[in-house]
Amino acid sequence: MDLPQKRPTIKDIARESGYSKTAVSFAFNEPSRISAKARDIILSTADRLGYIPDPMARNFSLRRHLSIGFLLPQIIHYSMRNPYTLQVIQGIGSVCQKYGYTLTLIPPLNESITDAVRSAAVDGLITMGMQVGMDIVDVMKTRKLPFVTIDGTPSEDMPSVNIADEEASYQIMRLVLEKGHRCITIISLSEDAFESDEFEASVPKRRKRGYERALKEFGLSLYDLDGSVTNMVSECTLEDGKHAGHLISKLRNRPTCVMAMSDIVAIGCILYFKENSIRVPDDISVVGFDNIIESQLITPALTTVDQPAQEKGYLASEALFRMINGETLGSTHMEIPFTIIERQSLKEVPSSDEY
Amino acid sequence: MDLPQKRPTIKDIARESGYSKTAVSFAFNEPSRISAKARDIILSTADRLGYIPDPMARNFSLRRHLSIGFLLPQIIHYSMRNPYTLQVIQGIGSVCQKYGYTLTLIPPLNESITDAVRSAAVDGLITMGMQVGMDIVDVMKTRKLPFVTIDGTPSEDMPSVNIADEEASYQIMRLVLEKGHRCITIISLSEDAFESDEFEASVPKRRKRGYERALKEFGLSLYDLDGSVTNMVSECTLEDGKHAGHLISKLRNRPTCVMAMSDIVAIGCILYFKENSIRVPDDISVVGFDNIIESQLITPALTTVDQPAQEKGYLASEALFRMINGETLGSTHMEIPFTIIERQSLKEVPSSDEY
DNA sequence: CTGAAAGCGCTTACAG
DNA sequence: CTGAAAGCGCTTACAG
Repeated sequence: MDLPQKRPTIKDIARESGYSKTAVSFAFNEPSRISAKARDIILSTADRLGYIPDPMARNFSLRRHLSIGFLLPQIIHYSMRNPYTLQVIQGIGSVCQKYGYTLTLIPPLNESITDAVRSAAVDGLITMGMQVGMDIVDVMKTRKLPFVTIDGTPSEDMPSVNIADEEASYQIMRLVLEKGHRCITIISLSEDAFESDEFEASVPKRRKRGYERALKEFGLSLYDLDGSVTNMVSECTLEDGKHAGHLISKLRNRPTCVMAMSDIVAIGCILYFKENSIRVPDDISVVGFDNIIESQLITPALTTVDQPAQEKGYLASEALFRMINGETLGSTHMEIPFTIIERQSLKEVPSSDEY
Repeated sequence: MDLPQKRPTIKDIARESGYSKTAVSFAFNEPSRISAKARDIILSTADRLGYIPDPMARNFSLRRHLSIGFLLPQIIHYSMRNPYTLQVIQGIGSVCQKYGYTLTLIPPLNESITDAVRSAAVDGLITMGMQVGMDIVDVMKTRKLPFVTIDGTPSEDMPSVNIADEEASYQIMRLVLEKGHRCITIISLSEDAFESDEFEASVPKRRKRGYERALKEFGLSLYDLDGSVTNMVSECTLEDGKHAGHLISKLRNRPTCVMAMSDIVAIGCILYFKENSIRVPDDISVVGFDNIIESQLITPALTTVDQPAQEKGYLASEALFRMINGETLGSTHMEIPFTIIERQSLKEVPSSDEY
């Protein structure tokens, strides 16, 4: 009956049904434009031959992809283990579903993010940590591909979604200092694939400014040489958090508080400390950033900054869809509120001021 | 200089550079086939006009998408909150990255999974919980779209990746019974979008058979009327787990052990119990299934079945890529080992046999 | 090394 | 209501 060859095309259905390609196309997309009889014959012919219109050809003809892309900030393996990123994706995904779009996760292509963007088959992109002046920005502009960046540099020609990172960091650092801590280790986010030293407004840098401001009010500095404030960097994974915990436990001048820029890292630290009989918060306090769900699961529950990751994804993709539909954005820079969440992992200590 | 109109096409570069479209195409894809001079002129013209070859047109011409799809088993919002699913996606994603493919997350299209599959712009699909005889299977076959299913029905013409669900369930249930528990509440997975009563080999059903076998050995049954074994169903979310915990706490004949088919649900229960001063495992034991990372974070740590979710995604997508490349699969049905993980959430109780 | 032309499988303005 | 034909932007077998 039907040869197991290749998929039938619109041409086959036209020939077999006795109608034109135009009619076949209408039967599937605008049935009202042809007679009921034509529709029936065409549809049953299609059914008989196993014809399903080729989505690629259709999209190509219609000049659209019906998909938006999410540029993974790290290799896919890391990105998918980062609950914060996952929450962002969740927000984006909900919006995609609402508009009948798919969500394409785009990993760097043979190490190259730029190449990945050049060949991304999507109608728009959500990126994380995008800075003005990066190569990818040029590629997106050249391709006239609409995009929105989350946790990137607010800039006129680059729609972005952020919290007030500097202020949030200032507040959490103040909280720690008010609890009496004077010996603190900061675990910074590694500047990810998108970032480099030349960009002044990256999230880690903005946060450091917030820390610095709070520290200064207490007569301390990020760059103290007496070792009361130490700096570390870590990947955004549980494993790296544990590793950081290990390094901290070996510090000659062990801090009374660890301040991580990411909850998952903070949790890794707590896990390491617990496994090595360092009591949290009695021996050492730990605070995080993000307020991922796991922050409530861990004992002691984590003191952290709540930033609505899902909401970020939500806002960013709603804005992106507006751009895709040719609408103009009300405000190109969207800022979402954050909240300081006090739980049990941060403890008051006798301030060294009191000695 | 360059009008802010629309994107230049290969035709524009050909005209502007004085070469043919063929030459332009070669300049980008097979530079060795044209002279160095031609290449330079063409590439610099492209650069000047801001030309980046249209990925859609290229893919269309090459009859490929360079993307594989993951059919979300639940609405995107739920799927992305299910750590087990996320681990599967992670495994798939790593393989995609390795082959230079993107990963398209496909939510049901206006409620219809079938429509979503009809129009999915991908070279192959990974599905979860696919059963023989489902509509989607027909669509995929009609489209001649290669696919692999995870946690579906092992079947000749449907490559699948599974653990031995029945045996795993048998073992974990036996463990619970050996610890003396005789009053047990089972929280089953809801049969998701893909499944329905007509399919006998779904994962929840296979697991129930395992439970039943173990129970029978202890003179009990899934369908006991004396209420010693009760059944519940829940969505695979933390919230639903909490809700289940609530319902269980209200049971007139409160069980000594809760057996959830998913860790996230088990953790939800534990959270609810803790919040309501029901001690785990002293007042009630809880066991899960999956061994997600969170199972180690929660206190008490969860006794559960370890199934390598990432490995499932990994195997499934490696098989899919083989199919996409026209290779034949060694074995169409892949089974991965599981492990019973004993932690603190399951406690020994005096068996009612001893009364 | 180079280019004219056919082809990928649809959509749709246009004419009948 | 119906269909011939142009067009979407590439690739590539073929001839020169």
